[in-house]
Amino acid sequence: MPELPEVETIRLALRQGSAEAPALPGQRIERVRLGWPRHVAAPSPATFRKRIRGQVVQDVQRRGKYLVLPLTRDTLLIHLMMSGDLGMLRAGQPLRPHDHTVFRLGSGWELRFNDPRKFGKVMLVERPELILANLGPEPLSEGFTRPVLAERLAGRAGRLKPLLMDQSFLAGLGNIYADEALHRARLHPLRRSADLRPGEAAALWRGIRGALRSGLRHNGASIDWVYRGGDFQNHFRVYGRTGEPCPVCGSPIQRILVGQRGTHFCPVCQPQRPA
DNA sequence: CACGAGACCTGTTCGC
DNA sequence: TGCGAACAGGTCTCGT
Repeated sequence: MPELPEVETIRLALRQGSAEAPALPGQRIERVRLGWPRHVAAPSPATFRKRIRGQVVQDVQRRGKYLVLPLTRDTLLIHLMMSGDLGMLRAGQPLRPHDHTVFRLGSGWELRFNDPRKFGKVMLVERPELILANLGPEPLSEGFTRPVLAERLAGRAGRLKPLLMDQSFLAGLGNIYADEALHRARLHPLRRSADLRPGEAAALWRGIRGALRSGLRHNGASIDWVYRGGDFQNHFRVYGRTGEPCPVCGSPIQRILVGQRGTHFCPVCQPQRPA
């Protein structure tokens, strides 16, 4: 799925609109087509369709990797998971492959949830905070300071990479940005979280924020049909660059499996044992 | 609490 | 060239 920078890029596009498409806030949802009813996590698909009808989109917000759309009465939560994408299209346009969930808007436009792997979720809830309460801090927020990260790290027994991808530890990082953040911090993905020295925790904080900021600056990455966004893929330091030279020291980037996820790092810049 | 495996899905790429 | 295996942005659940 899109990670924080890609979701944020989609959020901004929907909220602001463009020369080709209107902004989403202010649009009234007339009806919903559920081509893949299992997209609906809650309530039941029938109740979802009935209940969302007539509600007006108030805003397009984000929390972690969730898109949060306050409506007239309820809140629509959308998670794009591995392969989801959202786009505004004219209602007359033929459905494209994988256009599973389609929100028909009063203006003659449609918000389409395209999702080849069908892992995505939509949810209509009264109390979004109940769902979002499980998320860790927003890594780019003011409240996420170096001491906050250091304290959270100290309380954990596990390895760095799985922890960075744990959304209850920190909200928004996925496989790409976790690898990029660790390389920036010069930390091996299997280092024990609680073992970091203060300087290393500070480096990780800078690495996380730097990787996300860089992604945002490039409007996210575009890979295959799954990521649609900017050109951050041309600025990856380690992700997907197995065997290619480390941008810092030139050593070949190595790929290992961590928690069944491909993990890319520089064996020289990111040693197992601290220097 | 930490971690691995399996499930959920489809499409592309890789190796023989 | 063809075909099965491996692999892909995420998260949840179960078992150890």
